[in-house]
Amino acid sequence: MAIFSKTCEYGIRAVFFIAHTSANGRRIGIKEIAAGIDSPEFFLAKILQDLSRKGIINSIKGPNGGFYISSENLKRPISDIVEAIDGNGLFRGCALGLKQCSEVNPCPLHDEFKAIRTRIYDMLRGINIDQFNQELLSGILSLKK
Amino acid sequence: MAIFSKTCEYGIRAVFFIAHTSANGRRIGIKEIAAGIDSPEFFLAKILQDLSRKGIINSIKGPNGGFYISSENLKRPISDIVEAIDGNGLFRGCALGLKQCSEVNPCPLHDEFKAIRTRIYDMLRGINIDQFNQELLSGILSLKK
DNA sequence: AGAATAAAAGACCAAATTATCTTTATTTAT
DNA sequence: ATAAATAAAGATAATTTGGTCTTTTATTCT
Ligand code: FES
Ligand code: FES
Repeated sequence: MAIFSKTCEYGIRAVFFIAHTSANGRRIGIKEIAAGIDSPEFFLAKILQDLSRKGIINSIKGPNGGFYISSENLKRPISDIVEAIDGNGLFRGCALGLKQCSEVNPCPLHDEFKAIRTRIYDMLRGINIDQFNQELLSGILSLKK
Repeated sequence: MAIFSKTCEYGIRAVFFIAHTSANGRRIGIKEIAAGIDSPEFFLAKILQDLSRKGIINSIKGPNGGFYISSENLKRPISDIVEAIDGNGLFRGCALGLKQCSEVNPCPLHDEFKAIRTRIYDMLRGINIDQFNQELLSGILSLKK
């Protein structure tokens, strides 16, 4: 098992991709994005529609339309994407699937997992969407293969 | 998304349960285990069959049969259970689903995720199956609800 | 106004995961 | 030997996730 769902993986990659290609106010179409992150085009379309509906990314239809990310949205942490897609199970849920993670009725992994969970959340909360534009443009970081 | 699959959640809980109930060499049947960890009986049966085939737990058929865990197996870390069920994706895979996590072609989350991944692995490697028998017996820790 | 462009929405389809039930094989006790 | 107990194995079903294709709506350009 991976830590994120496929949907979330594609979503985050696409958002990074849109951010770094649209840094100058440009918009980018679904085909280019899908090619740029090596994901199935129609599936990604669904994901971006959802993120768009939820206000995490922006889009306009028609010629010269496409996806982009507003300057306010560029400052959002990627935890917002994860929460929008995978929910908060990773941040709040019990590692062993108990209905409710709590100090009152903790599972054996509770103490240790709680610390890790917090660390994951802090990481995602501390990274924002346009933070890697430079490295992505220069090719130091990758979103495909 | 949770960090482990349902199969793995049930599997770990069952293994803890078998460990703490069979500390004195006793065996325990699938019905009792399923009730004890609040899981679907037939589904759990499949999971335990698999863990048994893989040598992580032990079982014998017939009257007074049931599942148990050998003293060598009791010392195994729960990372063994996770690897047997969910594979090593969580320990080795890329957070963003790149085919290969590597320093050569890292995704934007690589550095931070790598540290977290290692921490998860260390946690699972550092906890062994019979480590919580006392707390489970005394009710400080829970495997259900 | 009409054609072209691009995302949104909707209808499917496929595969994997989760779950249930039935039958078989093995062991024990009588 | 037979019956009872118990896990193993097999078959099937439901749900969720992942993926594809078609139609509709909004926008722009001519
Ligand atoms: S109760 Fe399991 S992680 Fe908190
Ligand atoms: S390349 Fe993505 S985590 Fe290593």
